[in-house]
Amino acid sequence: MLKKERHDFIMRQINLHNRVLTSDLVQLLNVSEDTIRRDLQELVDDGLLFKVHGGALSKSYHSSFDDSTVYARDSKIIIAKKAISLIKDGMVVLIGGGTTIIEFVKQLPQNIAATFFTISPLVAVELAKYNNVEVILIGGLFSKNSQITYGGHVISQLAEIKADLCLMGTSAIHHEEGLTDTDWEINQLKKAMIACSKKTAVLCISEKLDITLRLKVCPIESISYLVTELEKGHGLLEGYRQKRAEIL
Amino acid sequence: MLKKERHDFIMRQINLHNRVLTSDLVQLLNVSEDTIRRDLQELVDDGLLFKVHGGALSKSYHSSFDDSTVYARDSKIIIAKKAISLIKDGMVVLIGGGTTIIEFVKQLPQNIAATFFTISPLVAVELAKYNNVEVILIGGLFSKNSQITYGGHVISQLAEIKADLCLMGTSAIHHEEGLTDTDWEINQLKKAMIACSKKTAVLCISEKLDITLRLKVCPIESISYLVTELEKGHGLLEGYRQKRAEIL
DNA sequence: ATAAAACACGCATAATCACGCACTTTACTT
DNA sequence: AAGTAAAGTGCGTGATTATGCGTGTTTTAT
Repeated sequence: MLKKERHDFIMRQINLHNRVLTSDLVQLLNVSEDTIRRDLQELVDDGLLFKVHGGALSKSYHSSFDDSTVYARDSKIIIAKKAISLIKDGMVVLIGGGTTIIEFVKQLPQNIAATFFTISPLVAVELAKYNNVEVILIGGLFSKNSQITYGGHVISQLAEIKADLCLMGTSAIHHEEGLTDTDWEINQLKKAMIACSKKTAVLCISEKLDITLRLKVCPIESISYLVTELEKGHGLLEGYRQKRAEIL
Repeated sequence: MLKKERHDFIMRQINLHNRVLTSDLVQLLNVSEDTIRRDLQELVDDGLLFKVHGGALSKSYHSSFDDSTVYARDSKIIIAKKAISLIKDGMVVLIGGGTTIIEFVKQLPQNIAATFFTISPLVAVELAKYNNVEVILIGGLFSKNSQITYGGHVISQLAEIKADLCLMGTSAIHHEEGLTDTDWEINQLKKAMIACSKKTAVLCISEKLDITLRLKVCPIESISYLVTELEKGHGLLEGYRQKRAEIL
């Protein structure tokens, strides 16, 4: 069989099943592994597919998300790195949505081993890239604005969960008023999330500190960890340092 | 034998088999390799075929190969446009995952008004862009491979739904064997999806026609609509036309 | 931590190719 | 009819390409 014919065959398989295994191709085409690897490499060079350990994936299936346009991305990465230390192997983690959280998920070490419950499809997709992670997506009505599931169905499912840790972003946090928000549904949701977790960590960039919005989610005492991009001793954190929450 | 005769012979072989090997032609025509190479080169110069190491391929074969990703996308867009007619305002639609389905969702008219249940986070995110659409994401274990939710929890939730229409892609469809798949969980899932919908539409590119995989999802009789990029009267659809399914 | 699988790299080999040259055939001129 | 230019063909030689194997490394799974 000619090389081009093999390439064609491989691309057909890719378009059909979105992925191919090197070992399968070796059998189907009756050539050595090296030849298949070389074929795959050439197709990669032509930009026709995406190579991974064990085979190759369709290009269209895996090129969907844009990294660059996230606001205050650097700060969020700093926050993410700090927050990683909160996750221990085997933990059951309940995790929210929002850009800060997504950045956190992207920064997780590749070998992380834990169970994640999430209400955010985007977080679920990111988490799925980790082999030792089990992802449970909590279903329900899907919010167009915040890209998370919400509503009674979500809350009743949350009630059945007992998580070791809850990670969430926030619109506002204040050292006296605690966590607040503007949206009634999200408010309810966050309450439920906090209620079903032993500990709660809030990840937020410093510009959301000392802001109060209309609806109260919980007092500052309900928060176990506060993670910002600031140094532990930064002045802005003074008011929070006196509370129970640990500051990272 | 004259040069012209050899050229004709070569072109006949090309049209017959889509390919020729230099070595075969040497034997068949009883001339030296050089002569064959020169012949092939002249045919290439005339734009009649495409030369590769070891022989030559038909021009059409090559063109259907090099832009295969674009080709597949075009097909999927054609499929999407056809399938849109199945959605009526106010319908409750159950929709699966996969690239064909995602392309379908992207093609929906902006003013579409319906309720969508889905097991695919990516589909949910796309659907959320339509103002008059209500999206319910069915939660459960999240599959790393297929980027959909699956497992018992999903299936039990599906059992509570009664949808007007179910839209799904497929890995394989055969006019005798019906819908088949390779993955046990996805198999179960699809069965459940079909069971809870009044009608089922299968969206698939023609390359997936007449393929049978290991696990049976349902007989062809369970499918209400078959949507491919082919014309209604295309020969490949003959076997399906005799079944109950309506072909779009 | 460990073993198995998948991988990358260099090398050897065989097939395929390109090019120059010589020889033959063809076709055209005188 | 003979001469001649042009085209066609085959062969030798060295270059290029394709492939498989061995070895050691990386990745993955347990």
